[in-house]
Amino acid sequence: MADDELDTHQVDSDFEPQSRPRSCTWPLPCPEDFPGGQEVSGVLPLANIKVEPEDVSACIAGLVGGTPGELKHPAGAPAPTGATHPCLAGAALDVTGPLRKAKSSRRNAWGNQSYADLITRAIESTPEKRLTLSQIYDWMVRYVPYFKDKGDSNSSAGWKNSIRHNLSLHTRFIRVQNEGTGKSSWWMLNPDGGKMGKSPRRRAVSMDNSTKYLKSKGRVRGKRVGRPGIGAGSVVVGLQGSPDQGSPPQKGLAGTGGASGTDGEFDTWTDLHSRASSSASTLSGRLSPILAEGEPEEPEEGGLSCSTSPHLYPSPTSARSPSMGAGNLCPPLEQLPQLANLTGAISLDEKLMDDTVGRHKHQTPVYHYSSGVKGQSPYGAGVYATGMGMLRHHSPMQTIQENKPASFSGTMRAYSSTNALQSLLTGGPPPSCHNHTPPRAVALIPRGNSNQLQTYNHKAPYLYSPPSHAHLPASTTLPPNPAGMLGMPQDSCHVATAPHPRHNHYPDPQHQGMTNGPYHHGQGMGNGSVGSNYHGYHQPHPHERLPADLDIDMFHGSLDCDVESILLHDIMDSGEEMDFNFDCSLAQGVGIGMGMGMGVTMGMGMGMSSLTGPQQAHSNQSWVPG
DNA sequence: CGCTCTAAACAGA
DNA sequence: TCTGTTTAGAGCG
Repeated sequence: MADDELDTHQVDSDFEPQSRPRSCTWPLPCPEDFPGGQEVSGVLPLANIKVEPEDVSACIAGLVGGTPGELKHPAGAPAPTGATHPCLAGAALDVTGPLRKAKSSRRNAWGNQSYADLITRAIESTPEKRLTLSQIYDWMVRYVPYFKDKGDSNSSAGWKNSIRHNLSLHTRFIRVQNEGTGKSSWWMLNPDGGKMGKSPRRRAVSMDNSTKYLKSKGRVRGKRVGRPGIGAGSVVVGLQGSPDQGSPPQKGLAGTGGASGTDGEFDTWTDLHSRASSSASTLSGRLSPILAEGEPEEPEEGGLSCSTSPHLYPSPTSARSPSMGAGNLCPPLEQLPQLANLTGAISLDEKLMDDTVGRHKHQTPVYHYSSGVKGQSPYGAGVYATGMGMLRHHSPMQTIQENKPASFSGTMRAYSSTNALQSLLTGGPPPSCHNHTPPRAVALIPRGNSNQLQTYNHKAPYLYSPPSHAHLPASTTLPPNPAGMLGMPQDSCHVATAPHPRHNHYPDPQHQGMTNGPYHHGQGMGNGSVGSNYHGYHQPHPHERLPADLDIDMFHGSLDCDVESILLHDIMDSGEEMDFNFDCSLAQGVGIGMGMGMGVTMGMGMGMSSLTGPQQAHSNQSWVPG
C-alpha cells in the first residue's frame, strides 16, 4: 500500500458527529472536528486532509514525547485544538491521552506503546478499520519513527515477526478473510475489544484439542513443542470442559469431534466448534461484551480453545463494523461467524446464491465491496450480517471471512441490532433487503477453491447510522476514550440519533492498497456488497433513525443455545445437505444470527418478508446476544 | 506473576 | 516468500 492510501483515507459518513459523543475527547472524526467534513457527503477523502506522514509521526512521537503534529483541515483550517485527524486517531490519541500506563517513560524503543498498541492504532487509523499485514507494516514504517528506517529491510525483521506475533496472539485483533484470493487477511480490532486492557492471549492452553489438532497436524510436528497439555489427549477434555456457559456447543463439539475425522468434517467440526460453540458460549454467556472480556475466551480455552485463537471472521466489510463503531463493545465477532460458517458450509451455496442473491441481490450483480463504507457505518449491523459461512473452510482459526457475517455480539447488539432494528423499524434499508434495497448484497463467495461460500449481505449500511462511528475504535488500550472502547452504550444511542448516515462509499484507499480489495473481487465475484450502488439507492434514508432503544438484549441466551444445538446437529447430521436460506434481513447484523439459526433449523428460506418488523428485530437481537 | 518483546519453528498459500 | 500460528525464553515492573 502506497503511502497515499494511508494518507488518503476517506472519512466515512460514519463519522457523523451526531453519533459521536461529543463528550469523548477523542475520537471524533473529521466531520466534526474538521469543518466541512460534515458537508462532505459520504466520504471525505482524507486526501483532502492532508496529513503529512511527518505529522503523524509527530503525533506518535508525541507519545513518546514529541509534539503532536498539527493537522490541517482540508480547507486549511487548523484542526480544532488537539484534534487530530481521525485517521490518525491512533497516533494522536496517545498524545493526548494517557499513554499506556506510562509506567516507565517508555517501554519500547519507539515509546510507551507496545506493538499491540501500535497495531491497534494502525488499524484504527483507517477508515475501515482494517489493514492487511503488509499495510500494518507500512503504517509502522511510515508513522512510527522507530521503524522508518527499517522499512525496507528485508525485513523479515524481527519487528515484523513481532507484529505478526502480536496479531495472532492478542484477541484484540481479529483476522478477517480477505476475499481476494491470495490476499492476506484483514486485521481488525476485535469489537469486543478483546481483552481490552490486557493482552489477552489467544493461545489457549487447551487449544490443543480442536484447533490445535488441526493445526497441529501441520505444524507441530517437529517442534519442540510438546506441551503437555497440548497433547492429543486433552482434546476431549477441552471440549467438555468448557464450562463456560456450558453452552451447548460443547456438546456439539464433542459429538462432532468425534464424528468425523475427515478433514471436511473436521473442519466443520472445528468451525462449529469454534464458532458455534464459541458462539454459543459466547453468545450465551460470553458474549456479553463484557463478559467477553473477562474471560471470555479463556474459558473456552479451557474448554475449547478454539476461540482463543484468532478468529477469522468474515469479511470485514461486514465485519468492520462492529469494531468500529461501536464501539468496541461488541462482543465477539466470533459468534456470528461461527454460526455462519456452519451454515454456510453446509450447503448453501447454490441455494443461497439463488435465494439470497437473487433476491437481494438483484442488483448486485456487481458487488463491489465497497468496503469501507458500508461497513463502516453500519457496521454493525447489517453489515455483518450476512452470512454464511464458510464452513468448511478449513481454518481452524476463526477468522472472519469476509463474507461471513460476523457478529459482534455486544456491539452488535447495540449497533447491529439497533441498526437492524432500525432498519426494520424504520423500514430503512436493512429491511430493505427485502424491499428494494438491496441489501448489501449477498454474496457468496466461494473462497478458494472451495468450499466456502460466503455470503454476505450487507445491509444497508447506512441505515444505520453509524453509530458511530465508530467511535473510534478507540484504541483499546489507549485510552482516549475509554468510553469508546468500552463499549459504550452511547453508540447505540448515537446511532439512533444519528441523522442520516452518509453513504459512504468510498473507495477505500486502503483497500486499494490493500490487497486488492475485495472490491475488485467483489465486482467480479459478486460479493456482496454493493457499496456504491447500493448507496445510491439508499443513500438518503436519512430519516432513518431508529428509536434508540431497541432492546436487543432480549433474548440472547436462549437463542444461542438453540442455534448452536441446532446447527450442530443439523450439520452434523445432515452434513452437508442442509440448505439455508438466509434472509438478508436476518442476516444483517444480529439478524443474521438468528437468521441463520432459524434458517437452518427451519430450513426455511426465510423470506425476507416474513420477518419484518419488530420481530426481526428480535430475532436479530436474539441472535446477537450473545 | 503478568506483560511484552524477540526469536524461531512450522505450515499453508 | 509471505502470512499466520504457536512455543519459548528473557526482561521488566
